[in-house]
Amino acid sequence: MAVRLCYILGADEAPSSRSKPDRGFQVDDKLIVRFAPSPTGFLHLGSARTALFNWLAARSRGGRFLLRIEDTDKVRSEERFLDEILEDLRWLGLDWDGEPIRQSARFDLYRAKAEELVARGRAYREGEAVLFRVEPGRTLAYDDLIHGRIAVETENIKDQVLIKSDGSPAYNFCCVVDDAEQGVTHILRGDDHISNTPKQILFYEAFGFPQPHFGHMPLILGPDGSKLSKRHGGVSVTEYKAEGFLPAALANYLILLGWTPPGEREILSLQETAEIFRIEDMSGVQAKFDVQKLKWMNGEYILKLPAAEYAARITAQLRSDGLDPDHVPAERLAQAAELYRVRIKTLREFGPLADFFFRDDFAVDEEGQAKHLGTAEGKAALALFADRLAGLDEWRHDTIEALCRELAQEKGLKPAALIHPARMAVSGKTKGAGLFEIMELLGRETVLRRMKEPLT
RNA sequence: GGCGCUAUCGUCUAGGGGUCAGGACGGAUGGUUCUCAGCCAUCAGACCGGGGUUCGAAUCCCCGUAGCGCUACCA
Repeated sequence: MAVRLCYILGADEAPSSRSKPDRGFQVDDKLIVRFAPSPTGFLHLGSARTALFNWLAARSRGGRFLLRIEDTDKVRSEERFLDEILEDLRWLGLDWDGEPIRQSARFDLYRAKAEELVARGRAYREGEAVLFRVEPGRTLAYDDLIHGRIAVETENIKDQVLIKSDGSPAYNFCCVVDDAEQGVTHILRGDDHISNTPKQILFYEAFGFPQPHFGHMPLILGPDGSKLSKRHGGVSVTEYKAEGFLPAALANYLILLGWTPPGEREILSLQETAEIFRIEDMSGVQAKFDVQKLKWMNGEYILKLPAAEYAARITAQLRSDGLDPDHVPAERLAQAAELYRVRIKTLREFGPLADFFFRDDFAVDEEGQAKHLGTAEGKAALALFADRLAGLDEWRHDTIEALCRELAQEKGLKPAALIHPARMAVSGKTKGAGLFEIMELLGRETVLRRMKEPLT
């Protein structure tokens, strides 16, 4: 296994063990990291993770987190993608320092820098393009923050395009020019950039720019071990947002893919994580994306939400799913949502489970319908229960429950014999929240109406 | 093909010469209960393979194998 290098902490700090991770007091305002998205698509989960780790690196050390828009590809870059990416970053809870710079506005600079290298004989023209000359016979080595020492022979590196024939700069080149100008000290990015690093080091050398530290984090894989892609399900932050995942849960899960907190706790806020995060504790191993665990974690975050925020999020989700919750009194909707809090893993799951709270044409479980209301016993029990309910004085879950149990005892039935047909009639479901709470919320009128319907 | 990264339960991982190889998700079983979920209890489940080094290897070294990445005038 590669040796982990700890010198990035600064010369005066010895590599400490993770048993004493209290570095909250340390401030290293020299540390500058960046996230450099390309607005050619939505924010991918892998990119989101990269952004998260860069943010953590900065916020854990009092450094700066910059944004750079890599929109050199004019054909594929779109403004709507950029807006979406920035919105998703904010949604995840990330903030950045200063205004993002845009590479599309800096082509003159890149061309000038390339000319500089041509003038010094380090690069040459080939048509309209400018290429950097790579001399063979050297070993280019650097100490990766995550993988340890990585070395490549220059024999294996071709001359590098600096400026393309159409006048636009090549990725590796403007990346170096910008990182140097922005003063980036630590470059944390995906493993797919490992082989770009030696090429970029060549440019740092050619310009005499101080070389930043590099750290390459493994890519996120799909459940089958191949690169995470569409066929595995959602790959963009937007999709998980729409599914009803909470930003804090998604961020927490993504961070756990490649970094483990000391101790037993896995549920950590971004702020808590920033206090104990260290770059060199990141794993160098590719991780598979496991929706199961994400869902579990999302459930945990749903449980912790303050009541008002939970209700607001559920309502917003219903609205965006076209379930039209606004004709139901907010208070009642909030109470219904509470009944399902412990039963849902994503916000989106609430709608289908609880549709009977806000519409009469709710989905009906056919199998359950046949089982509980398709028999003479079921109907008889339902009629009995409905009849008795009509005369109940106070319509509360505890009075309804008392009535139900008394009635069952009186008739020599199990309470379940009354409960199941009733649940079916009232909600169309065989599972869900407790029947008595459901009835209280629905109100006597609705409950009785729905209970009588199967009897006609 | 060349170059590079990686390898502990199904999944995320802890550990890093002597551990009953620990935790979490998921799974299974039992309990609670009107169902489901939850909660409680319990269980199953791993050091990629082969050689070394060593009294002793999951741990160090070498060789394989596998997965992934790069090998663009994409980023």
